[in-house]
Amino acid sequence: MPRGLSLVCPCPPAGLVDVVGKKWAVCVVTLLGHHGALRFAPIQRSLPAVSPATLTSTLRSLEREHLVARVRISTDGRATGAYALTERGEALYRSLVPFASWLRAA
Amino acid sequence: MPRGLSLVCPCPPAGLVDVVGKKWAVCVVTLLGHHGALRFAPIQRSLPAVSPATLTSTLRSLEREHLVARVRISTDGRATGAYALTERGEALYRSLVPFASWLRAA
DNA sequence: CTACTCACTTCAAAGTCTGAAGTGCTCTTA
DNA sequence: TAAGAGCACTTCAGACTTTGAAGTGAGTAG
Repeated sequence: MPRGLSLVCPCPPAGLVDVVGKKWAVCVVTLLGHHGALRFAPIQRSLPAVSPATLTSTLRSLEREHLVARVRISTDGRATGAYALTERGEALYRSLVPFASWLRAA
Repeated sequence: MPRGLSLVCPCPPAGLVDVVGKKWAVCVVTLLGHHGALRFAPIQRSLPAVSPATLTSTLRSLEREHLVARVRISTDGRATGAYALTERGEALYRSLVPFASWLRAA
């Protein structure tokens, strides 16, 4: 390779590195992709090593990037809704499926 | 959904969360997958936002998990080698290809 | 010889994550 | 209807990670 030359950066745009770079973001998207809309508590139970503070912050980042949105679950009269993937989030989830299988298999 | 029940955890085993959870690990693996073996400096130039300290720490984690290894480049008599994906690292890279395209397209 | 690149290391400051605790609210069950 | 459980967080201190700038010693090109 010629010296001093820079390669193409394979990194996502600034806004996304900070979301996808979050330790649990990929897990949350995978979880919602598998199970559909979920409330806070079930997400928390499925990711035993995440603290509620971190989970809140992860969910807010994902909302800011329009990857997840809050939805109301019809079978439930609660004030706050559940979290579901948006269209954009679904696309991300589909791209993550092979990665998620590798992780589980590894 | 029944209350109080926990879902399957979609998370990788403990050792891997801490590697893949590193902010730049996925970028480094993608970069090495695209370009083959690379030295420290070109990797650093391709990931402009990473500091050398963080890059060193990321590479060490990836080595510890046997995802990258140091190799000697024949065209170069330097003491330290370049970094290349292992077999395991290649498998990870293949699983990351759709994710990487989504990130670039997003 | 001199200047440059390489592959790091060091340091302080900023940011992120953990783990435990606590808050106010909404259900369910007796 | 009152007690208790679960929900969706928030707060806090301490630990860990990343940044950004600077510096180091060894190798290489002119």
